[in-house]
Amino acid sequence: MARAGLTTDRLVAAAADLADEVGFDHVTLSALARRFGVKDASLYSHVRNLQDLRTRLALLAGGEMIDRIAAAVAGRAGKDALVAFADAYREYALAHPGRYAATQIRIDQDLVADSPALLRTAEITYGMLRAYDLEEPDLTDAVRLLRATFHGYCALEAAGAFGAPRDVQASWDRAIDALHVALEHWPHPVGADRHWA
Amino acid sequence: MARAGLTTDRLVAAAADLADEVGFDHVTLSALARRFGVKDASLYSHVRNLQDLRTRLALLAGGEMIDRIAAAVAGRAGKDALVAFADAYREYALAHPGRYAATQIRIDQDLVADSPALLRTAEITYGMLRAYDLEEPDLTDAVRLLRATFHGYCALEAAGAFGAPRDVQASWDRAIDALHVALEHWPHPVGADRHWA
DNA sequence: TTGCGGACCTAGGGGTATTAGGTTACTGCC
DNA sequence: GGCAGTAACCTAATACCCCTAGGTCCGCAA
Repeated sequence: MARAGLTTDRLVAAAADLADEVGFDHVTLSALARRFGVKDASLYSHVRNLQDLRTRLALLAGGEMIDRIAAAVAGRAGKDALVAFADAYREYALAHPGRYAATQIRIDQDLVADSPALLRTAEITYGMLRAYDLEEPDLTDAVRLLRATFHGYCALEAAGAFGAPRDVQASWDRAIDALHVALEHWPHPVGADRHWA
Repeated sequence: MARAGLTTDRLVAAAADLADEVGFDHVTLSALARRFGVKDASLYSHVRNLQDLRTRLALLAGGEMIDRIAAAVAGRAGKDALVAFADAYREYALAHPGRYAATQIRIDQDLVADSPALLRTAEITYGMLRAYDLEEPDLTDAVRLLRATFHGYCALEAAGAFGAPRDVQASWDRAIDALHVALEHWPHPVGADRHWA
């Protein structure tokens, strides 16, 4: 009987494609097995269980995404870098909705520590902000704001939540402009121990 | 045999509680039936199917949420209103994670049109922005930015994505400050037909 | 050539969604 | 108070899905 030639990597890659086609939470071991012409139970030799598959898919997608972002940001600084980062982020999220959804799942902290992708993401994000000359904790606050906005925007757009006729790409460009403004005029906390001459 | 006294409303309310307890996508007809001491099939007299239940839950949660936000924003304007809106939004999302998740599902457009909650949300959101003196399409762009940031922030926070030791509440306050700044210095599109003296 | 690891299978148990077709409790009307 | 109709709830059955236990047999290496 001809073997399907399953490996963990092929399984995860196929799961990623499946996710983009039918949505992350319709990625099922049965569907994956069907795709390989194999019984469900056969997958358990290569993947511990469904959660394991999802975790691997998340790590794959996270790595792919940060690679694209890194390439886009390379050699840029300031607003250029911000725009490149944001556009690469959104492009990936829209082109690969299933993979992108995978990156949003909660992952076991032990596995996260092993993954270099997360570290790279932090590096690149903080690097992109260097030009704005922020210091901690403002830096962390700014990173959180950017992550939240990027993610929220892509999630809402992918969910079809932007119904108004206004072009979404144009809105997005303006949102990034606005974030750039916010970063340049980063507010000082009210009641902070800053004294003006 | 004593009847459980099911109604659509009681079912949806119980589903909402269940969602907050176990997460929106663990809300199952079986679990709901168990909670009422009833067989799964019995629920189909009150709810068309799982999707119908989810949709009703989403509309319930959306209504609850905008009520809280409206109460918080009432009588405020400018930055005060922005902060009240944002805080009420986040408070609801964190206090009712399952209900909040329900508000993010894609809903049949026909049902959306029937729901007054969505209309009210738009009203209140645009009202809150009145003080910033924006005109279309800037207004729509600003609304999208705010929605995206609020949602992204709450989604990431609820998912435990903010690992840094920095206090999340403080970060949130600064993010709202930053959005206020962005709204006050709303950027004009590059290459726009504005001429400076 | 033979032995062994691993790729894949059969069988089966448990959970969930959904439909079809009962039965029985309640409600209103005479 | 009896009765009919409505609707609340049930049993039974199908179809997926996740996962475990325990084979079988292919292909590579000694």
